[in-house]
Amino acid sequence: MKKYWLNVLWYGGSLGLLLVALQVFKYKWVLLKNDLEGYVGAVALMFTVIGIWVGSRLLAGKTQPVAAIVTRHSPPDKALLAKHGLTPREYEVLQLMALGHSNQEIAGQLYVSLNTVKTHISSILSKLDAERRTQAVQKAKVLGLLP
Amino acid sequence: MKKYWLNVLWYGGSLGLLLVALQVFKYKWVLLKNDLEGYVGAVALMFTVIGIWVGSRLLAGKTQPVAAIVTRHSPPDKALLAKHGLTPREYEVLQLMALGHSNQEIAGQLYVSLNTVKTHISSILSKLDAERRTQAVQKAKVLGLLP
DNA sequence: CGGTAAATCACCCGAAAGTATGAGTTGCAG
DNA sequence: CTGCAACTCATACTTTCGGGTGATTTACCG
Repeated sequence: MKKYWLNVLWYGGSLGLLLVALQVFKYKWVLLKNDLEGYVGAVALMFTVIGIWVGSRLLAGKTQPVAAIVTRHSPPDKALLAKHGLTPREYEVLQLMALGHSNQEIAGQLYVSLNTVKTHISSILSKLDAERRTQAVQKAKVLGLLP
Repeated sequence: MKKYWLNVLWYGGSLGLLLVALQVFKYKWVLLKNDLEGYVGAVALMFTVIGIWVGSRLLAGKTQPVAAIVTRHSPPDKALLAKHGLTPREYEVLQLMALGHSNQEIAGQLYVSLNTVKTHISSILSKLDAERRTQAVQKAKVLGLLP
């Protein structure tokens, strides 16, 4: 779980930097007007937004939004995936692909780069013996990998 | 959309209560020590946590609609097609598209040129309000146009 | 401690897909 | 006959996909 702590450090560091920025912000603007309430409100609002962002990122891997739902129709059990050598991540991409999302959109939803999505899709196409994403989706449905 | 506003009210109310708590917190403890930095830091930390919580809530709610229940049973009757303005020829192209064929393959199977297929697909995408063929196929299945 | 698989990202390049526009042909209803 | 909708095709252009290759970082297994 090294990566996890790395993330924590990263977020912590970012928050630290933001606190520094807040100090500057405070002395340059707020204290001059002696508006403590406004200042605190701004801080609260800002960090709520930051928190939402951080939260979405931290929970992104754990909640598996799409996976959880499609699961009801077709359980992505490891045995089924293993039959065709699909990794969990590749399966996630496959699901988003089946919903008609572009590579760019998939990258955004999974918080990875466009190139990473392309790599995943390449191996999906290879493993499902398909040449196009539409064909991969069709084959996956026939195989029972997708509802 | 009643539930949505109920959520907003709930979150808003909670935040309001927290702000009140902050006031008490401030006067009873922080300002006595004249520790503005600590106070702001506490606010930032607290609202980051709140943000994470709110973010997870919002995310949890958003993931639901993604559940696109695929409706099977799809008779390609003319009435159904007419609803979305699809012509018979466009429906043929849509079916082949759903099977994962490329534009070139579709052109070959329908004995028309590649450009004609592109034209048909363009209007299909337009009529189904999709931007990609995979999305068009997905929407068509949800609408019951495809099995 | 190595070896391995998974996941991530980058760069290049050609092919496929999609957009926009125009236009010719048919068949049919008014 | 005229207008319209469907079908066809083309040209030019932009964007997206997909293949190929290589690299790094983790996590896990023996």
